[in-house]
Amino acid sequence: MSDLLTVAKLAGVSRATAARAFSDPQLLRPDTLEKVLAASAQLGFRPNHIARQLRTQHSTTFGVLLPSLLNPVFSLQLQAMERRARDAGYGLLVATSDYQPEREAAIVEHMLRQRVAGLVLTVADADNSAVLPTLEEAALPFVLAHNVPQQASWPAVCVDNRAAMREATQQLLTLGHRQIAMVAGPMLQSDRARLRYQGYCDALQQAATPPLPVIEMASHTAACFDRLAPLLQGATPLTAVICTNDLLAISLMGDAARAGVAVPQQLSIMGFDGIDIGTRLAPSLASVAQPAGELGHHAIEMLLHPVSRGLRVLPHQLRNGASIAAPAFIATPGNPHETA
Amino acid sequence: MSDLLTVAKLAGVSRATAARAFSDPQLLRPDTLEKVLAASAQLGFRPNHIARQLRTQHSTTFGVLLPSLLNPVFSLQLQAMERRARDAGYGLLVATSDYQPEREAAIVEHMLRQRVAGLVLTVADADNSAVLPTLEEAALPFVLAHNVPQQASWPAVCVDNRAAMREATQQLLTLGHRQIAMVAGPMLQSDRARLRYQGYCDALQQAATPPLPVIEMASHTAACFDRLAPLLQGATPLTAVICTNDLLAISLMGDAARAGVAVPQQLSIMGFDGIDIGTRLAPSLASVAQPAGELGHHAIEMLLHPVSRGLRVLPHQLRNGASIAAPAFIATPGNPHETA
DNA sequence: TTGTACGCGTTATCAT
DNA sequence: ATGATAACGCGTACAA
Repeated sequence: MSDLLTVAKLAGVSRATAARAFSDPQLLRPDTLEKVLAASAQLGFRPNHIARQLRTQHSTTFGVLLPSLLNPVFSLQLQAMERRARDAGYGLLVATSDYQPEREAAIVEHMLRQRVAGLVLTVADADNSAVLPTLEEAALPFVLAHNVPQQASWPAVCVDNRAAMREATQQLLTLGHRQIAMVAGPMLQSDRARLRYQGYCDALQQAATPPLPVIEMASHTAACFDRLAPLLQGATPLTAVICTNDLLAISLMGDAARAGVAVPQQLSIMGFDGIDIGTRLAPSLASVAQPAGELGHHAIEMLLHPVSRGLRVLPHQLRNGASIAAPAFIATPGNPHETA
Repeated sequence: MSDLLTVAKLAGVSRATAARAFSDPQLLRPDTLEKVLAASAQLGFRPNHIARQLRTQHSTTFGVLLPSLLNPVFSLQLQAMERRARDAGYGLLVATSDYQPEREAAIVEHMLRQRVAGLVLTVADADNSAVLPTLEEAALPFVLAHNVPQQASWPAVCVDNRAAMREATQQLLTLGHRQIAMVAGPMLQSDRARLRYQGYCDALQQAATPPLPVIEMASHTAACFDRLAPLLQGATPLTAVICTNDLLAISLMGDAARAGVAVPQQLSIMGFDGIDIGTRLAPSLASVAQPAGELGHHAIEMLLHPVSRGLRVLPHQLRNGASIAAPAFIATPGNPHETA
């Protein structure tokens, strides 16, 4: 690919003049500008952003480190980030870590060597992550997404996971449920998982109901109903579960139907994230909606405007759905919802 | 951030030696290598990939241009591409076009200026795309994903959309359906939409059944049941629909249930893509599964190994599901599947 | 094995 | 308004 010097020669000007045609066109006389543009068009010249970045010491690429793209929450967020970044003239270098710290470290190292202008990242555990101090040492501007740093005060954009899960659990309690379990994917050591379980416990303790241990699934994207089935039997059967993401909840709804367990009559199922598809199902999925697009938008915004960095907590929203109802077989005074 | 010269000084070697410690370590004596590494660690030095790229004229970043990330087919493909690329030491610059040619052009221009080493892209219509000749002129290696160029012979990896849709339609015909409609998102002018409709027509004509016009929805991610409801009435009601992607199908399943239309008894619904979540639903979604991960893997592979470029057609797979069954109210000789 | 010196394509400074 | 030139950080022929 041709360079500025070649363009300059063809246009009969100096390289500096040719350069100005792209970096500061209004500095040139209209006719010389046109000469340069004609020459560059003829040669198929395109400014080399790599050379520009080396010279100006300023990149127009942001890095993005996400755990996965299989959860629509992340892909929606990514799409929003890409739009916002592109509108500001930035591109996005994207990588996924699958929550593995080694991968997180390798990716961050790659981003640093690429000299990205900033990094939006979601790590397993913000308070025990090796990469955040690394980023700070390297003076690379970054914004945590979803993570909620408790100890350190890293810039972050998130929802109040604890309150969100508390409210969701309260909603189930209000419906009359007392045997409510929380279903989670792997990575219980993640900061969000901890906060959500705390929120779950908050609500139950407030209702003087003992919390149950987390039911941990092997996958983030699909639950295993066999883990749940035994708990639906016995003297105190589970009447409601709340999942830490919607994919788990949706797969449970399907499995329950296949197992002959009626949702919501026999088992109420609630999700977390509020992905779009949940609203399309029958029964529709009750969930805690996170503003994933907004979250992405804000993350990029915080990189673009350094002054705006800090902790930004976005509002979540309880989304009702037909996947939850009052428990059957249990007469709630004034609310007789028994089905059998 | 410090540079090689600083490292060299601290290590007591020349800048070239320091450089070799990173570009070609085995050229150095073990003790000098160690000296350099110690110095660079002390300074927090990281090789500048931008400078390296300018010098070597070789990038380790691939560009990726996708229509959207809201369809799991694309996000799964992207995740697979990222893994494969990273294993080879490459990063991914990701952008989405929403099928808009202007956005496609702007993104390609951006990628060219960034001097990416190659580009994986999905365009609206490969045979009428302005960007592909641009890429060829610029001599940027690229691979089309999903697109099926008919006229030109661009490198591409895809499934046989026409055959896939023909087989899916045939399956519905075999079940006894005669009133089968195809439901599509916007962008009917896309190459894949055309091919899939052709496949649909192929199957119907082979069965001496007149094809119906495409039912076009306003969104790629959710169908509008109101467009369908009228066609379920009358003398020749629709008994089956096949959607051009699973999200449309899933939303139709939910809407049908809410409208009191039994799936599959009154209406069989089939999808296309084979996204994972379809298998979790009740009823499970019958679909034509595309190997999205494999497709992404191959696309990167084709960029990494120029000799392997060309047209690569991946196998699709008919996935059965509980969302389709023999039509009710219609006696198929030897197959009396009536429910009423 | 290590050092010297040039150039990758651009922008910024200074001069004209 | 335009031109000459240095510098961004690095890889690599070539020399030692």
